[in-house]
This record gives sequence, C-alpha cells and structure tokens, in this order.
Amino acid sequence: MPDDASPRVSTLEDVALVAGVSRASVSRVVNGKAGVAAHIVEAVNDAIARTGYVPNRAARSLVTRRSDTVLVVVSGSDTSRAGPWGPGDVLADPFFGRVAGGLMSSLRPRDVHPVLMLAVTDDERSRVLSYVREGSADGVLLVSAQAGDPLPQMLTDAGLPVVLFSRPDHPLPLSYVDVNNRAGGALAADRLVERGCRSVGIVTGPLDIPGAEDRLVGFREAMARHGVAYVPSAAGTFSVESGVAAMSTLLADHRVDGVFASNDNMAVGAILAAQERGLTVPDDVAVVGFDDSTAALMCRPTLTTVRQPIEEMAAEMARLLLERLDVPDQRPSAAIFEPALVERGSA
Amino acid sequence: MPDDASPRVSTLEDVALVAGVSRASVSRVVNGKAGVAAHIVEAVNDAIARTGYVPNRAARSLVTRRSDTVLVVVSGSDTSRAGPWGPGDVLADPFFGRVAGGLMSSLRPRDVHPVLMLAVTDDERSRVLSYVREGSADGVLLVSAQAGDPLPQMLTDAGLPVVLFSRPDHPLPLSYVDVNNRAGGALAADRLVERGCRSVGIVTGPLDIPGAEDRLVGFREAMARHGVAYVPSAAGTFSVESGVAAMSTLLADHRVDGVFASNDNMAVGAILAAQERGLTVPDDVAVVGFDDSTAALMCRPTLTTVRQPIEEMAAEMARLLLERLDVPDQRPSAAIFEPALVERGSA
DNA sequence: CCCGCACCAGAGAGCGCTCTCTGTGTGCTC
DNA sequence: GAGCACACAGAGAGCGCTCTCTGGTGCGGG
Repeated sequence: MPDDASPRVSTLEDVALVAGVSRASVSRVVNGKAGVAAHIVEAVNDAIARTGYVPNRAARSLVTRRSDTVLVVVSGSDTSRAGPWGPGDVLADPFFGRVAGGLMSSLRPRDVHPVLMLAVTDDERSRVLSYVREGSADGVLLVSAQAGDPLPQMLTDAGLPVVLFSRPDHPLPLSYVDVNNRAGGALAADRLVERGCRSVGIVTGPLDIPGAEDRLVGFREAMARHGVAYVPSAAGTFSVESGVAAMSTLLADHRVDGVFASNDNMAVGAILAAQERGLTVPDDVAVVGFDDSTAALMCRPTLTTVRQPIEEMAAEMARLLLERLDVPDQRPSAAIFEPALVERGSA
Repeated sequence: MPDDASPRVSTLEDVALVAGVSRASVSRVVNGKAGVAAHIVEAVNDAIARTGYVPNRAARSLVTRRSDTVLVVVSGSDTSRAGPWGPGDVLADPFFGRVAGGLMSSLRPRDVHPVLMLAVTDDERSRVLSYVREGSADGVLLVSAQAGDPLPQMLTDAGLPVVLFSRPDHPLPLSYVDVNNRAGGALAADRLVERGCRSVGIVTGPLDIPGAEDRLVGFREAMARHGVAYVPSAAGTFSVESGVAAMSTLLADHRVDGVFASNDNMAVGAILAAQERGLTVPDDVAVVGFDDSTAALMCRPTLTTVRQPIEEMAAEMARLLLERLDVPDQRPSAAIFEPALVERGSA
C-alpha cells in the first residue's frame, strides 16, 4: 500500500476529534440519521471534507451484518452457450453482458455491488454458499445456463436469499424472472403462418432446459391451433454452428419453408445454412429467432425475432432480491415478461 | 435473514469452545499457519466440521486491511462500443464477457473476487475511488472504452493499485496489458497484399482511442513498405452498422478490392455492405477483421481476422494487479501480446 | 418556583477476527 | 541434575464502526 501521502487513512475517531464531537455523532451524520442539531451536522460535514474521511466498509459490515453486496453467479457448463473460446465461455455470450447491465441499473441506485462468480464445478458451487455464509454477500442472483443445476436447491436448502433468471427446472420455493416462453413460441408460429409458410420446422435448444422446452411447446400448440399437427424439430445448443447443423437436417429431411430457431445465434446459423443451399431468405424459407440480440443485426436479411427484454428482466430480478433482503419473510414470487415480435427481414 | 435453523452463525469462539482450545489456535489452523501440534489441528478441524464454521470476512478484513476483492471497472460512454440496447450497452459486447472470463481465471485460484462497476459519469468515477479507499477492494482493473477517460489519472494520483486493459491515451505510471496493435495492422496489410489486392482501404475505429490509431498506423506503415503510399480510410465506431456505412463510402469513393476493418463487428458490416452492392467476398473485395470474436463465425464467408488473445491478456492483467498487491513498491510494467492472423474465408 | 419531560450528545460495549506478547512445558547441553 | 533454549498454546488488545443506554440541558406546566 502506498503510504506516501497518508500514513493512515482517517477514521471516525479522527473526524470526531476535528469536529469536536463524539464518534457517535459523526456516525449519525454519516448515516443521515434524524435528530442531530444543525450546527453539529455542519461541523461534522466540514471535518469530513477536511480529513477526506471515507467510512470503512468492513467495520460497518461487521456490526450491521450487511455487506451491501450481492453475488451474481453464472452457473453453467462451459460449453452450453458459446463457442470454443476457452474457459469462461459462458460469459462470451452477449446475453450475459446484457443481464449484467440490467442488474446494475437496479443495484446502483441502492449502492449495492455485484460480485461475479462462476459455478460450474462442485467446488465452486460450495464456494458460493460459503461466500454468503461468511457474510460477504447478502444474497444471490443466479443465472443458470445449465440443466439440472443443483445450486438453486442448495441455496434454498441453506435458506439463503436467491433470485433466478429463468424458471428452475423443478419447482422450488424461490423467486425468479422469466419471459413467457410459450407465448414467444406462439408469436413465432403466428408469424410464420401469417407469411404463408406451409411446412414449418423448429430448431430447439437443449430440451432439458425449461425455457427451450417451453418455446417448443408454445410453438407446437400454436401450430396445432393453425391446423398443423406435426412440426419437425432438430435440437441445437444455442450456438451458431449448432444452428447451421440443425437447419441443414431440417432442410434435407423436411424441405421446410419456415423455421423458428429458439435463439438468435441459431437463427443466424439457420439463415447461413439456407443460403449455403442456394435458398433465399425469407422467400424460399423464412426464419424467426428468439432474443433480439446483437446477432440479429449481423446477418442479412436482418433477423425477425421474438424479443425478450433481458435488461428489464435482470433489473426486476435484482429488485426482487433487494426487496427480499428488506423484508425477509416474503413469499417467493415470479415475474413473467411478455415477449414481442420484432419484424425485420428474415420472416 | 432466515434465522430458522441457525439462531446465530458460529464464530471462532464457538469453534474454540468445542475444540477445547483458544481462539488463537483456531485462527492459526484456519489460516494454515505452521507450528501447530497435530492433535490440535485435528481437534480444530473436527470442531469446524461439527459447527459448520465459516470465517467472517468483514471481521478478518477489518484487521488484515485486505478485502481479497478487486474492482473491475468498465469505463466508457454508453454508446461507444455496442448498439442501441439501452444503458449498460458496453457490457453487451462479447468483448467484455471474454475479458471477465480471463480475469476470473487468474483471480479464482487466489480466491480474490471481482466486483463489477460501471463508470461513465463523474459521480460514478468518484465512487470507484471511494470504494477502494473504504477498503472494499484492494485494487482496480480498468477496462476503458473511452477516449480521454480521466479515471486512470485519478487512480494513479490517488496512489491506488490499478492495471489497465489497453495503453492509456497519455503516458501514466501504471501497468497495462495490450496487444501489439501496430503489428496487428501490419498482419492485415500483409495478408491483403499477399492476396493480390491492388486498392486497399481501412475502416478505422474512433481515432482518439490509442488502439484504433495504432492499428491504422501499423496498417499504413506496412502498406508503405509494400510500396503503397496512400490508403483511404473511413472511421467507424466499432459497431456493425458503422462498419456498413464506412465500407459503403470506401466502396463508392475508392472502389477498393481489399479492406481492413479495425474490429470484427465492423468487418461483418463491411462484408454486408459489399454483398449489398453485389460484390463477392473475397473475390471482388477481401476483408480482414480484428479481434477474432464470436462475430467472426456469424457471417459468410467467415472472417479472416487478426486474433488478439483477450482471455490471456485479461488473465495477465489480473496477475499484474495481484503481483502489485503482493509487492507494493513495484515499477509499473506493460505486457504486450503478439497478435496472430486467423485465416478463414473473407481474405 | 420546582418538577417532569422531551430532546439530543456522549460514553462504552462489542461485532469476529488477527497478531503480538507472554507463559509454560519439553528436550537438549554441559 | 541444573540451566537454557526452543516450540507452541493462550491471553488480550484492538481493527473501525454502530447502537443502546445514560446523562445533561432547556423548556413548559403545575
């Protein structure tokens, strides 16, 4: 530590001394407590300015038993969402950054700070528990990209405040935010039918992920409503390459003229695969994506896609946790967001 | 807090009581200090297991004056890197996630945790300073996407340990990691020339960003070496759309047959713009990108691009900070990584 | 005029931990 | 067998803060 200028950083005590009041009064002023005489407030603020006082968070946290910190856990196997960019892959998906941005918009006004943690191994999972047990964080915001993730269960068992992004894969007494995936699938189906597609297919995500399953179900239900009983499907892994592969089999086996891909990455892959076969999008085959991510504007034609308001969802997720921390004995609640179709060129 | 199961979380004292030793001994065992008799170690570990003891980080931090936490600051104006996805845009670029992943790979083994902070306003910048002043973080890892960012200066002035991603725009006594941008520009030039391009252009990033400037300089120098004195340029903002726009003017004004775009997003835009004009990539016009990001595989042809090892760079950045924290009186150092050309379809 | 009450500043304990310092027991040397 | 050094456990202070509790002051009412 560079102790050149300041041999020791100033404490409450120092401020009290300079202001000629007691530590308690300084504390009251610093924390904006009511019932302090104006002249004392002034003297203290003056002393604070003069000493450059900054309250020590560890000391405060020790007595208040609050860290004003939440743990943001990204829990997924390394290969589930993104490409071969090494460990920490999950983070390379812009999805993650958007979630982070949304979280921060709720956290910042409350002066709560997010600390990032990856949890793919068992060891890492137990570290998550320890971290909040040791009082380093007040709660957990969990973004799980993994099917059968034991972490939600572990956290509720431990009685720790947690909010999930996406519905957990089996019912648990905890809060989460999600998009109405069924409705999203229906939106895509309606669009494809409206365009006059006669033979539609779907590129799904990994079906052990509830959201991916729901999008499929919603899509199929809507197609059934339109009188189409059978919808061929091919599963992908949410990556561009998997979209290319899935689309290729769909095209080869079923000569589809309309496809719903369960996320934008795979939709981009689907467009690429179609074009490679000499097909024109959207005339020969229409493609609808899901997410409205940055990828939607990276392809031609640009992607018609089902938008999920990730930033807002993440913001709400943080808000739910904060609320839970303020009022501990709350029942868990779910916030479900309605998706919207964004019409661009591909369908 | 759900005090159902545990009325109070167990402390060192409790463990000491159970183990029948002193607090000091427990502390020694917990921290793996040498010189503790085997039977005591055993008794303590046993007691820890039985009580479910987890050390309180605030208390520890209060006395050690170490938080085992570093601040990861993303400092940039909201609009500099990514698209119109609202506030927190900077994070939507996969670039950020890759950096985060790289950082964590160095931080995790040392059990240091990253807390995330955005700094675009003055208020937020001063919060960064406060945060480490109040002992909440031991140092700062700064990813600045902004030209003329005052934060590096502020941090060095305050004498706080900081490491930058990318060379600061004016010389400062601090450590940073960067890629050899000049060499990267040269790699792109060599490739274009090698392909037989006779009229090359460059889509630059914002030229007040040192890295963008360096890529331009490196590219021009190499072209000069190949006997080409003049290289037309058009500036973009690192976004896909800006790449489309810049490429369009280059194509219209200079009929280029080879282009170097200063990042992959803009390179994708360049390909799109070329194809919109009925040109074939790479035959009519070759395109080289920079980064080797996820976008490189989202277009057809796939992107030939100058790879910068973002994860490794970020990992090194964290390592530099950790080192600086261990040995405070170190001179700042720079770690420059060599870029490499990744050959794919576009050039 | 004196008592009581409201209001607000100060004193002091203590949050859970680390770390220095002291004390004790052991094994060694002479 | 006495003295000494060494190894290791325990006692205790104190990190910077919050918060309860106490006590002093000034006012109004009886």
